[in-house]
Amino acid sequence: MDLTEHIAAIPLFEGIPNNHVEELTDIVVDQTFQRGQSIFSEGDEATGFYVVASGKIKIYKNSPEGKEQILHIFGPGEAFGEVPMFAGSRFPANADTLEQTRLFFFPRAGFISLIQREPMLAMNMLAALSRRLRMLAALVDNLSLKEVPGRLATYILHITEMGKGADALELDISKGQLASLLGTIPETLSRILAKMGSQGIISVEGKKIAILDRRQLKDLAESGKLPA
Amino acid sequence: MDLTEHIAAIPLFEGIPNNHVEELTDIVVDQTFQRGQSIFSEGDEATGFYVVASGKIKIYKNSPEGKEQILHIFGPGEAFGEVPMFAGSRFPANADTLEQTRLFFFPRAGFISLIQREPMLAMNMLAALSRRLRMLAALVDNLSLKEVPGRLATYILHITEMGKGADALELDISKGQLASLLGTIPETLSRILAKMGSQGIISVEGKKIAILDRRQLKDLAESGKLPA
DNA sequence: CGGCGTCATTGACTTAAATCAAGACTTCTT
DNA sequence: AAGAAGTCTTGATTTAAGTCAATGACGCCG
Repeated sequence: MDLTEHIAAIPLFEGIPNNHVEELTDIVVDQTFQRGQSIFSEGDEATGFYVVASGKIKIYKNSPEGKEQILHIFGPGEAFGEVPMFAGSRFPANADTLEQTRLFFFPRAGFISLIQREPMLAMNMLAALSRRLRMLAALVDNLSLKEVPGRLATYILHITEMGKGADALELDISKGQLASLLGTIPETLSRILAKMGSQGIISVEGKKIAILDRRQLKDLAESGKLPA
Repeated sequence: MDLTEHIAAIPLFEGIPNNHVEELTDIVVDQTFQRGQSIFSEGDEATGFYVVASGKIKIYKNSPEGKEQILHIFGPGEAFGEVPMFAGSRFPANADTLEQTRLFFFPRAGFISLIQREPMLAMNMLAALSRRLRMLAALVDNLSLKEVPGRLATYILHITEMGKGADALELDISKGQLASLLGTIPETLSRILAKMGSQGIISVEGKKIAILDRRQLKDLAESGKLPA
């Protein structure tokens, strides 16, 4: 696939006329990163934003003591780092690759100029930011109002509901990263996976999780509590 | 002040030419609510979005057990409820008034039509959503990576830094609401205010809080921990 | 194929904060 | 001004989850 095609296929640019897609192609910078590299850090001055071409990146915050909270994990076709294009000028969080990752970088000036001439692009960007707000609101809800078992149940249901309601899933991130996404630590996650296993709600084998009792899982996700 | 003037003065509509402001005036619905009323609930179908003309509203989530987490409090000039205009169609959280409140409601169709013809409006909306994302990211950071004293310190500093670095502030919400904003409960907040008082960091008298030791407060906000 | 490094699990312990319960203080209302 | 309703504080107790520490499993590279 050539570059223009690849860019035209990005959801954020859906419905954009060809001449404008070509403008994007003219300004894009194509970059590849190894696993575990930093793309940007909280507080860095932003000069543009990114779209994942392939691979996976995490957006996260760190506490001084070293605990990490992942805000979001982005995969192919998803944009990140747009916030400082529209408000403030610095990134509000860190971004690291989780595996070898190819990124499209769009410099600010060219992009802002285009978004003002192309209403469809503005609408797509508004939709993207709105979805992001929904996700963050859900994360706050999980962190503040649910206990870890409830967060895990919510996560499992969310993943499997995307995948056509299947009863099995394979984690595409490490359990340590999952812990960080759920706002906890690996030890706690490990214990809870074990407990939910012994209660017959799920079965866990390495990165494979199978749902044995969807009803209980739903109860957990809603109530936020693991019954004794 | 007449309605058109009032609407033209809303930050979201800054820089919009007069004829377009008049379009907004034509579609706006002016509503007044008593204290404690619900504006919308999570899951409701959205038919438009709101701007606070006067008063104050809270956006919040509820757990089944009745605990509440406030995501945001909006005052005069601020917009809310825009997310379902651009992604999904239902509100992701609840909105209630905190006092008698006058709202401008903008129906979806008319607004979407205008935003596509007025790039300045699109840019302003992108900026508003981006700021919102920043706030929510900060909230996640607080909830997940800081203990309650650290969140409180962050809040106090944030409030006073807006107000020209003054060393005293008067809470404009109840302590119960503040607890909900900080992701805790009134009992815990009360204890922590008392402790910070006895440690000489702040002094508390009803709704008035004075900062006695800004350095310690900053340490707390950064470390997230209250030293024994 | 054997050893090294990352990642995951399990156990004993500590701790921040929630819960339950009672009382005190404010503030509106009539 | 008295009463009622809502709000705040304080105390005793419980609990979820974090910390510290050690061991176990796995995948990778030479």
